Amino acid sequence: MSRLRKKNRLDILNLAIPLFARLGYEGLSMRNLASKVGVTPAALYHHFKDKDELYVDAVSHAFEQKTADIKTVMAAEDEPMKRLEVFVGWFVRVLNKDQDFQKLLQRVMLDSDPQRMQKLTKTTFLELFSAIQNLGESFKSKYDPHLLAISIIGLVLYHFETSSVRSLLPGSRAAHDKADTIARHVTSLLENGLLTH
Amino acid sequence: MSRLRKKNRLDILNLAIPLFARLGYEGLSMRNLASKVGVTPAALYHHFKDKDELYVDAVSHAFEQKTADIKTVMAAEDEPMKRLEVFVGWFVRVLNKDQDFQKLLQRVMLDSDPQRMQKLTKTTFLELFSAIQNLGESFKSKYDPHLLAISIIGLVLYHFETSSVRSLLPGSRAAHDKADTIARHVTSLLENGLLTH
DNA sequence: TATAATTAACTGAACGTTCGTTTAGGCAGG
DNA sequence: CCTGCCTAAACGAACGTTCAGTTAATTATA
Repeated sequence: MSRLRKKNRLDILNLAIPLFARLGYEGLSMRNLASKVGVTPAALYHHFKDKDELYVDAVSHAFEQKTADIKTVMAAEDEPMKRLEVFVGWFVRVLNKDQDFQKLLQRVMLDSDPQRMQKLTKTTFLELFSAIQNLGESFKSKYDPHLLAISIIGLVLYHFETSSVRSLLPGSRAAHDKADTIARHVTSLLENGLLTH
Repeated sequence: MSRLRKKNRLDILNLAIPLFARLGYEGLSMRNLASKVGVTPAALYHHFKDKDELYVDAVSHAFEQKTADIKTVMAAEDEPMKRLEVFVGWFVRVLNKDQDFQKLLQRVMLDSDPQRMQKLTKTTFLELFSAIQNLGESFKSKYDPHLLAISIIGLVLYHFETSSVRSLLPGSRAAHDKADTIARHVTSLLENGLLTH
């Protein structure tokens, strides 16, 4: 962050996102963030009411940034399996490129404040989830659409949530961190299941 | 916690587990824990070197407590699909009964300290993971054993990781929180996939 | 066009509180 | 009398936040 230019809300948020992701809400202090931005702690309170507002805005901004394009891309395709491949491919690529975003998502799910959670769910998560649920329904399968949507998301996300532990477990190989490998595995497993006839 | 009996390590750990799960490492202070135990903060330092040791011991103890029986149960069955059903059923039931345990697992994955992570992985996670990986291999499918193990675990776990958000999303029903519903959904999806022939 | 008024962005210092941890000493049971 | 378990009190550091005042840029006025 340049010491010359004045900082605005967005500059602060873009610096706060990876820090909140790595350290968590309690783990990132206003002093630490301020020093990274290059200002005094008091300056943060000129842009945000309090730490809570800064956190919610950071998560919202990160999510909107990442999911801006996928919704229109998914709407374009109409063949169910093709749409699934497009979504899984996009999701895997996003998580693979930006580990901080994945960690932020994981932290939000652990948030102990129900009000914060409700706010973030309604304003930022709902739209994308509905699109995935709609994708699940298009398969006209026997599965409950809600549970199927969660399964699809979890199946992709969990490979990244465990990335730091996985490398210490048996059977781990370098290829498992590649986006293509994970995408192909997830797509194939979702498509065919374990009993490939 | 009785005020009469003397407290030992295990009493403290069993009180610390749900608190660490709900509040996180930074979120739970030694003073808060001490007051719940019914002792002075200094008393905790009689049983544990520092907060870090207390946390690691709490996670280890929680994990060993929960996974004590499943390993032998799984080894008894030999038909792959039956073993999968046994594992999924057990895992779903454990997570459903004890939400704190699930949250603790999730927090461990977010731990920013690599040394803590490594210690916990080798001493507590490795054995159960190997058993699941072995289960995946028994299907003699085309899938990579390591990736398949992660997929199976994630597919179950994610339904619980999202439980507090899920209820705010469309398509949510009360049945989705029942252990049987989730177990049946996951087993069936793993078995057959989306394209049920 | 020069100058005054207004505003946004920020600093330096401090507030009360809570944090992890240490130290010295007390007290009961073997 | 010793050892295990504990208390009371305090340490310095870090926490979120506030407040009075300063600087720099923008806008309005003459």
